[in-house]
Amino acid sequence: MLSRERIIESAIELLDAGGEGALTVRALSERLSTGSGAISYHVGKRDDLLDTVTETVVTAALATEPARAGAAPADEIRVVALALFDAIAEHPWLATRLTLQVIRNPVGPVTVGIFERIGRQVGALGVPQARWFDAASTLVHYILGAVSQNARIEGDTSGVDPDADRDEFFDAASAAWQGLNPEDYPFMHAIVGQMREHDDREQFLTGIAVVLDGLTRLH
Amino acid sequence: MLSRERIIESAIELLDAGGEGALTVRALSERLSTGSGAISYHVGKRDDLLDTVTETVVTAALATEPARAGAAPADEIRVVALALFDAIAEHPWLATRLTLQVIRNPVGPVTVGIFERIGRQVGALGVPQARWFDAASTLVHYILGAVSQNARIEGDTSGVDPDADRDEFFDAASAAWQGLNPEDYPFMHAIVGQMREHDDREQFLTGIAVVLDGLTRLH
DNA sequence: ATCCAAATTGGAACGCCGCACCAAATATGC
DNA sequence: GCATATTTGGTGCGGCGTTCCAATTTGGAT
Repeated sequence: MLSRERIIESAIELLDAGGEGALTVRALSERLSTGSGAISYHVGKRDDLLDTVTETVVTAALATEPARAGAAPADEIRVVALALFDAIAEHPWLATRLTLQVIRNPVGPVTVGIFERIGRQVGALGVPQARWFDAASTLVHYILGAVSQNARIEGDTSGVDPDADRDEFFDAASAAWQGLNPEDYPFMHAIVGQMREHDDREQFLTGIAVVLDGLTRLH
Repeated sequence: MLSRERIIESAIELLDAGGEGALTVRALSERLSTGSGAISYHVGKRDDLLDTVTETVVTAALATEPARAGAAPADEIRVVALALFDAIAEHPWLATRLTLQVIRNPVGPVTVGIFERIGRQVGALGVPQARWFDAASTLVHYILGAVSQNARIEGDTSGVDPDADRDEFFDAASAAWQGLNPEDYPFMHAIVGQMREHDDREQFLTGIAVVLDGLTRLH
């Protein structure tokens, strides 16, 4: 029996395995041993399916339990932010799709869900009500920007240690930075060491702390 | 005479007119009255062309004169940020392509150019050197996140006032927010008024001020 | 149990697309 | 003026998303 849920599930598997290009109607048809007509009957066009799938993954990520009651608002914001960070680490194709969703559909559950969940905290953060929209926007802009830009693109990861992949990636990048002309790129040379040693997740948390710190001073 | 520059120029026109989907090898061929072979000879595959075009636009945006010598580092950062903001306003297809470029090619002129230009200022901002990479990353994450999420997607804008489009867009969005269940979405209801009155560009500058403020306190 | 309308299925056909390939045309160095 | 390299325009192939449709299955009313 075919169902919307089974199609979405398979679509996510295809996307995780091979990126956005790997999600084709034909690949889906074969995997579910059915025809293209049946698929479009349940989930509409390919682009609709991508939106649906994005919504499913983001909603699941946001469904993680909130920080314990009575926690600082900053903690709850960190919980949401890290949930999105991890979701994108697991599903790199979200990087572009999430931005697209926010741009095209500010009314959809994805945009609204993230905004509501984060926005609720800004009052407790000490931001005056007249600035709530600015504050929430700044947080969402930073969080989505950071998680998207931290996504790592898929190589052929069959049987390869993903950590080795990551190290190799950063080594290559820092080597290239090292090779830049120091006169034209003094800053890149100054930080190439930090680049090799840094931890994405930790840096992400630092960034959130910076934004939160700035927000408490918003008047 | 065909040339790399002419192809890039036409590609940008097609992208601006119809979004990423409108850039096809066939459309380019017809517009330049040539064949697909000649095009791929000069600019490689379609994906390469998109990267090249992104690089061209971003480089041009970054080539804007820096803030006057002796200006505060915050001013120079604002100049760069607004240049990117305007570039994306003029070329909405950059929203996803820019993220892609940063993810896939941390070594390319786009990523490095933005990073270097912004990074140089963080020292003068009072950030200790050990934190330069964190500080620059936070700024870049916020700036690219904000400009991407502020991009407006193309409708059929032939002969339509873009400002009317924008108002219509925000009216529709705020109307939809208004329609949400107030018990489930108290925050969205609280800010729907601010949403209607806000100015993207001003809000963007507020966000930058917030981040800069937080950065000066990084120790 | 029977029947019928609605829901669901699988696949064929169509018009796109990017790209590899190539023979002709043109430019370039000698 | 010739030989070589560059540049051009076009064709053909495989793959894609979508639409359409005939066949099948389902579910409720009788």
